[in-house]
Amino acid sequence: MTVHDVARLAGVSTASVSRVLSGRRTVGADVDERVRSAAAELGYQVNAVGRSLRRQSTETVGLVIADITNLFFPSLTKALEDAFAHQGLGLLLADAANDIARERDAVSRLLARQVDALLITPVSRLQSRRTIDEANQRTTVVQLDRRASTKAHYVGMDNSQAVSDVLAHLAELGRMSPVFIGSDPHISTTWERQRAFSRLAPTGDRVLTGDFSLDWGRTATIEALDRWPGTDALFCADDLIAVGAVEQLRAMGHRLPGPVAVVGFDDTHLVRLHTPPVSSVRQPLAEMAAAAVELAVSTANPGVQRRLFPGTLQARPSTAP
Amino acid sequence: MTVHDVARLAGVSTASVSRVLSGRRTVGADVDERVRSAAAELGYQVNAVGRSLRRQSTETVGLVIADITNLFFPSLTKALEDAFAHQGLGLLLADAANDIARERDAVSRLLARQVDALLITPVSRLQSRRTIDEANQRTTVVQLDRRASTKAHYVGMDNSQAVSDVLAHLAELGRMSPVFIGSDPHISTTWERQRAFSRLAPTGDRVLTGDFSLDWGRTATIEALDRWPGTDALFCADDLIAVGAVEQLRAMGHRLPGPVAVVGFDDTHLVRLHTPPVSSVRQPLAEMAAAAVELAVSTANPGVQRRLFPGTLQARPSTAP
DNA sequence: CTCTCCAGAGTAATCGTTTACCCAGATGAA
DNA sequence: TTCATCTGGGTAAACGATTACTCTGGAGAG
Repeated sequence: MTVHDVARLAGVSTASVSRVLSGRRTVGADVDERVRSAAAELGYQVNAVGRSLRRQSTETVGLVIADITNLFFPSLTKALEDAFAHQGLGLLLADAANDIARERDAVSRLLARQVDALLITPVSRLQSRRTIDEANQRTTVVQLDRRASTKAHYVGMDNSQAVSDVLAHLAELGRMSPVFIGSDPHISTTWERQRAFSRLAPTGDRVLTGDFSLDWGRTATIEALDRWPGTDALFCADDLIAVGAVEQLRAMGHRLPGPVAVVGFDDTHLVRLHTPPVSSVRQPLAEMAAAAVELAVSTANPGVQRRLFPGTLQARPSTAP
Repeated sequence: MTVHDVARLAGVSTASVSRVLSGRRTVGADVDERVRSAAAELGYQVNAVGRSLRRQSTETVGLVIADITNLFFPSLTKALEDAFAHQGLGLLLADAANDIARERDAVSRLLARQVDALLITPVSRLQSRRTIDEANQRTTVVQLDRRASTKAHYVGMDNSQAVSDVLAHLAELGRMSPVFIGSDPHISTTWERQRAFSRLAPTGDRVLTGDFSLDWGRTATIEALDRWPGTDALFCADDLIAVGAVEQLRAMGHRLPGPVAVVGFDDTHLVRLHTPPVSSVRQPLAEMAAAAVELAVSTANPGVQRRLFPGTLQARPSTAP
C-alpha cells in the first residue's frame, strides 16, 4: 500500500498524491478530490519511514531519563509526551538507569535513529558532559531538570529562588536553624539546592550528603538532630528523603506539625498523599515542557538558551507552626 | 556521512561496507579490516532510517499507555523499556490519557511510523476493542495488564488466582466479611478482580464501584461500614483506593492494624511507603515484560497467546491481626 | 497577434541502506 | 583436463515518499 497504489486508483501521478496528502503544494480541485477519495477507499496511510528518509527529518525526539524509577521523572515524561504529541512529534524513550555508560549508549542509539532533537536529564553533573557535547554536534540537545554542559540548551527550575522562598517561609514561622539533607552531589539539582542553602540559610554550614533513598532520609535525620540539637527544620533535596525524615521523626516520637519541620522537592504523589502531608517545592512541568518543545523545534540558532522557571512551595502540615 | 564515504575511504564497494557493518555476510579478512578502520576513522554510524526502509523493519515497538499518571504504569514502562532495550529495540511512547479517541489516535500515529509491534494497555475493556483489532491486522499487537480483545495477544496477571490468595490470607486472619471497593468497571483488571471477588468471597455480593481516585476510596469506606456493619476487610481494586480507605479509617478513629483490614493492588510506592504500610498484590513486571518481548518479536505465528502470571500478595501491617 | 508568465500536472532523481544478481577466480571431483 | 561448486566481491535495483525540474495550455499585457 503505497503512493503508487493511490496514484493508480486516482488516475494521477505519485507527485500529485504526495502533494495532496502532505498539503505542501496546492493542486486542482478535481485532482484533490480524486486523490482524497482514493486514499480513503484504500485506507492509505503515509509511511513515515519513507517520508523521514526523503525529508531528512523523523518528527521524533529522543528522551533519555536518568532514572525512570525516580517518582519525579514519570511526571516530567508525561508533561513532555503531552507537549510533543501536541506538535505531532513522537517521543522515543530511553532509561539510563543512573549509569553513565548506559546513558552514553542510549544517546548513541537515539542518534542513530535520527531523532530531530534529544532531551536528556543528565545522570551526572560532571560525567555526562562529554556525552552531551558530542550529541550536541549532531542534533539539538535540550537538558531538562538537570544540567551537565553549558554548551547545550537547558530548561529547569530556578533552584536558587526556590531555596530562598522555602527559607523565607521557614523564617516566617520562626524556624531559623534548618539543616540541609542532600543526596548525591553528582546530580546537578541536588548540588544547586545545596549550594543555595549554604549561601542563603542562617545555618548554611549544616549540610549532610548521602545517597538518594528513604533510608538515607532516616539516617540523616538522626544525625542532624544529634549533631545540631537546636534544629527546627529539615530541608531535604527531594521528596523521598523528606518522607524518610518524616518517618524517622515520628518514630522518634516527634509530632508533625511540631518543633521540627520537614520540606522536600518535586511535589510528587509521595508527599501529597503522605500522612501527614509534606511540604514540597513544585516544578512547573507544563511550562518547562512547552519550553523544551520550543527549543527542540527551533530552526533558528540564537545561541545556547537557558530557561529557568520559578518553583512554588506547596506548604503543608509538615512545615505548619 | 554515509556508506559511500566509508566505501570510498576503504577502497571497496558500498555492498562490502554494509556486509561488514551489519555482519550479515562474511567477507575477506582484509576488506573487513579496511572497512572497520575506515568507519572508525570517520566516526560513521549507520542511519537507522535508511536501514528501516530497506529492511522493512524499524526495530521499534510502540507503547500506548492508558494513563501515564497512574502510578502503576511508570513501573510497567520501566520494565518494558529494560526488556526491549536489551534486545536493541526502541520504545516509542504514547499516552492515551484515559481517552478512547486519543488512544485511537496514538495507535494510528504509531502504525504510521511502522513500529514492528504495538504494546497497549487498553483504556476500556469494551470500547478499545475496535482500535486493537484494526491495529492487529497491520502488526503484532500485545495487550498488557488490561485486555479488550480476544484476537490479540495478552500478557497479564492471573487476577482470579490473586483474589483467591488474598481472600485466603484474610480468612487465615479470621476476616470473613470483606467488602470489595472497585473503580471503573470499564477497566478490565478492575472488572476481573471484582468478578473473582463476587465468585470467591463469602460476602461476594458486597461490592461498591466508583471511579479511580483517593476520594472514592474515602467515600466508599464510609459507605461500606455504614451499609455492612460487620465489615472486617476492605479489598480495594488498586492502591490509590486502598490508601484512601486507610486514610478514611484513621480519620474515623480506627487503628491499623485493627478490626478493619485494607488491601490494594499493584504494590506501588504509594502503599509501600505509606504509614502504616498497606498490603498489596504485586505483579511480576519483569516476567511480564519478558513475555511481551517474546510475543512482540516472534515471527512464527502460533495463534493468539494468553500469558497469565501469578500475583503475589505483599502482606503488610494494614492486614495484620 | 505575439510574448511572457503562471498554474497545474507529470517525470525522474533523491534520501541511505540492503541485497538480488552477476562475475571472476579458485577449488575439488570425476 | 573439464565441469560443477564455492567464495569473495561489485553493480545496481529496490524500499516509499518528496521535490527539483520540465512540460503544457491558457491568461493577460502590449
